[in-house]
Amino acid sequence: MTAAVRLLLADDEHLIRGALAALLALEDDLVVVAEAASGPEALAMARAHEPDVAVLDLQMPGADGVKVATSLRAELPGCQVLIVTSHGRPGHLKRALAAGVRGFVPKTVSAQRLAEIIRTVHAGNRYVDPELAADAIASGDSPLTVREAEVLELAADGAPVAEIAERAALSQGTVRNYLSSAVSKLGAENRHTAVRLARERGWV
Amino acid sequence: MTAAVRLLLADDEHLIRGALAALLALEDDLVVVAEAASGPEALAMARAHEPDVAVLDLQMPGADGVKVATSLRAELPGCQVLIVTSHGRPGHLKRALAAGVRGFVPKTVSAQRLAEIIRTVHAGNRYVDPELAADAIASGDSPLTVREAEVLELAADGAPVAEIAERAALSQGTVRNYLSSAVSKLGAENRHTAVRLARERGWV
DNA sequence: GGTCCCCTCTGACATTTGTCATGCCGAGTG
DNA sequence: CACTCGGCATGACAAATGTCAGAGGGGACC
Repeated sequence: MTAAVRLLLADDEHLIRGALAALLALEDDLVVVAEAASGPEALAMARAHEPDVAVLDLQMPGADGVKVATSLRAELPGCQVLIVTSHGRPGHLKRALAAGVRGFVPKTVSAQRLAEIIRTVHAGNRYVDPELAADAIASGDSPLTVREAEVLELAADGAPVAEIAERAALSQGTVRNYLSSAVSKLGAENRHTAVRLARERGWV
Repeated sequence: MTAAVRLLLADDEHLIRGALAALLALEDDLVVVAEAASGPEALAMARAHEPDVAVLDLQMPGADGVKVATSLRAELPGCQVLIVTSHGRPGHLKRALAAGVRGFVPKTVSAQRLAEIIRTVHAGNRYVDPELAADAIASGDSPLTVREAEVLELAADGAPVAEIAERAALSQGTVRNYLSSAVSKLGAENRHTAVRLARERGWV
């Protein structure tokens, strides 16, 4: 038999991380060599321990799973990345795949399944949860231009047009035009529902 | 030695729930007698198995932890409720305590600590995470009147005043007045940041 | 080179919000 | 009983936002 698969586990919830580590340790071909509670910590741990597979939570303090995955692919090409998440938005999946992530699963899977998927990913194959994949295909690509998305993001926390314009170094009129076109493209009634829709689809 | 503490575990994430069950099972004075993935299911399971302690996730499909706790206190007074959550907002803690919940902890605690806390709660004592408690005290009580909070909630998804007015059976002017006073009470710049602030503090 | 599409801007207009003053009613409190 | 406070409303005004037409510049693609 070959050597056990060396794992890095990153999740900011200690309870989850610990429990997961315990469960995966039951599989005798898997061994957890490092744990992390934040994005930067995950990177540091990966550099130090060079795991075969990194199991990353999508939402973590510091840097999210996708950002960590991007850095990881550059620094440790031999390390495959598997992302685990509670809220699987279509856009996240796309960004993750674009970043070279090999697996993407929701936290609703069982530990058994997760172990299998870790093996799949380690073998060099890819695995994406079928339901999330279906959502991603159904929701399609973002119809927003780069600037529209940018402005929409700045509008996300309820900032007035004047502030958005300043932060984006655009004129107020331009900002309103972008917002207007984004709103109509998304079929929303106003900028705020537009923000919500774009969020749900993972386009911002 | 007394009989083991019988537990109900409710969390919509299978991965977490399973892992948690496995870890708690390692403690020989704790036994998981039932698991649930949603609010209603948790209630049904509790009726069927009459656990000593119910460990509930705060955010679950169907009915959240606090709602389940309320029903549980009415139907099974002997069952103590412990709430576990990823996002500990001050208002949630208050509502939980008002609903008769005996324990409230973030998911950042270790399984060891959780086991201890389960014993504490089972013994009839209360336990609230110190940091969450501090937040709750610091953020104080909601300054909003019932109607202000109601209207603010209806405004939460970006609906225009006309729609809020219709749904609340109020005149548009009244809605705007409520929103205006809520915004000024919260020190926000507009209704949308007000919604965000109220959300963060758990007041909606 | 012509034709799109995106980026950027301006100006004007209608609509929606935010704010304020003011009034009436009912419940609770001194 | 008078007073206060919350709920509800109206009307009016100022400010922010949404919508539209138009216009110049720069890439990309055929």
